[in-house]
Order: sequence, then structure tokens, then C-alpha cells
Amino acid sequence: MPELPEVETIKTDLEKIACGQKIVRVLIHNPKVIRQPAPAVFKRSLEGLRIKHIFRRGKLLILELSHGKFLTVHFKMTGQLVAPGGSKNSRVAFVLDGGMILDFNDQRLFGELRLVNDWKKLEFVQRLGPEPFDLTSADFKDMLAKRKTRIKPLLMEQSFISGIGNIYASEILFRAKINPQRQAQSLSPKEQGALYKEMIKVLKSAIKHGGSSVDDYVRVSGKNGDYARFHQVYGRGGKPCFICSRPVERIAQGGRGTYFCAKCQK
DNA sequence: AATGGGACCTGCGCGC
DNA sequence: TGCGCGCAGGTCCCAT
Repeated sequence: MPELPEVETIKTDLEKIACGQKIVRVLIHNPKVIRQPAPAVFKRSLEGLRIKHIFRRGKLLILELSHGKFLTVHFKMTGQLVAPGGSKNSRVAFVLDGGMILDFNDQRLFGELRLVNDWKKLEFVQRLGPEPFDLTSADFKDMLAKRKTRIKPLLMEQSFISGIGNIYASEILFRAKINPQRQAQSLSPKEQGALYKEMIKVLKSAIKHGGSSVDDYVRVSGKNGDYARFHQVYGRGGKPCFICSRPVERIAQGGRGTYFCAKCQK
């Protein structure tokens, strides 16, 4: 589910309502989403800790707690953090000392909650590539020039660059006018530059609008993000391109749907 | 290194 | 109404 802009939105929403609060009770409705440590230990260790700071790395949300602990949240496809709680698919509920309940919902149970001492040591984190906003255009060009793989799956590869998923990969490539089937290596300097520029623009704009609510993603308030109305190609297979009116194509790449305009994107 | 397939799960929309 | 199929924001693991 959430990609970088959605996790960043959740981070900002959550900061406002949960920072400084103590987690007084943890109710586990489905232990499957608790990956570390064992659910009973997770619950016992977490109760009584205070939320000090909230941040994001790639698509991972990280809550810094008292006593040097960190709660990491990976939303995968259908994870949500919603307050106040009482949601249908609540898997874990966090009761805060203000009385508010924060639900971790996850229809498909792919999501992952971990309570750790050092989030940076997580294997998943160790493999993450750079944050898009930490890169210069020159860095990004160098990275692209080294890779033979097709550009769209590459943008989604978290060890290459972290935070971009299936929606934004298609949207960024459309705006950069680059065909998703192109080899990364084959991009001209001008195309590399356009890709960098559109990547930053799209991600920033999506954050500004609270992310894209397509299926399950909602903000902490339960309200939808507002960026889906700016989508140019994602989910628009067969519908006319907003630029040239030719039907938007849908192809499969690495088992994922890719949307693009074969006329506008070379 | 690149690419494809399947696995993990639940639920929705579609054609019949 | 019901059934089977394809599809879904992610990541991991295995085979070639």
C-alpha cells in the first residue's frame, strides 16, 4: 500500500496526535502482523513506553520510544494506522494515555510490526538504497548509467532507491516522457535529468496532497489522500491519454501492472 | 545482474 | 445469487 508519500503523510499526521503520548495498553487481535519479538513479549515490552519521535525511511515508519526502543511499521499492501480506533480490520490496537486508540489495520496481513533496539540493524533497512530527496541529479545519473535493467522495475527496486512503488513509478515515467520498458542505461543525459526532476516533483506534490487513496490507503484521520486526482496513467488502462488521447496501455512487468502512453513516452 | 514465477493473505469486481 | 478468475499500494525466495 503506502509508498513514500503515503508513509510521509502518516508520519506527519501521527506526529500531531501521538508524539509525547504513552502507550498504556496493546491489544493484539491478530498476532500474525507482529514479526518481532514474540507477540506476548511485544505487548509486555511496549506497554508503558512513550512515543518520543516519529520518522520515515523509505516506506518504513519508525516510532522512537522511551528506553531506547523503536517500533517499526511496514504497511505492505493494505496496512493502515487510524485514530480514533474501532476499525473493522484492526489487528493491533494501541491505547494511548490520552485515552485515544490507534488501530493498526491490515486486511491482507502482509504488514509487519517490530519492536527493536536498533532499527538501523534490520536486514530490510540495511539493504535500502538512498532516499530520493537525499540524491543530487548527478548521483542519480551515475546510478542509472550502471544498470541494464528496465527502468520501471528499477525505480521500484528498494535497494536502488527507496520509497517508490507501483503507482509513482508509472506516474514519474509518464511525466518524464520515458517508456517504462527502456533500459536504464539507454537513457540520454537529458532523459536522466528529466527523470530526476519529475521524480522529485511528483513525490513532493503527492506529499503535499496527502498521498494517493486508490484502494485501502487512508490518512490517520481515516480520510482519503487527495493525490489520486492528479494521476495521469496509473489505473487508467484503455482510457485516453490526457495529452494525446491515445488509449493508455497496461502491461505486466515483473508481475506488476505498468501503465503508460506509448505515444507520449519514448 | 536480470528476469520470471510463486508465495504470503483477503476481498473486490467482472463475466457467465 | 453463485462461481471462478484476475486483480490489488510490497517484499522475499527460488530457478534459470
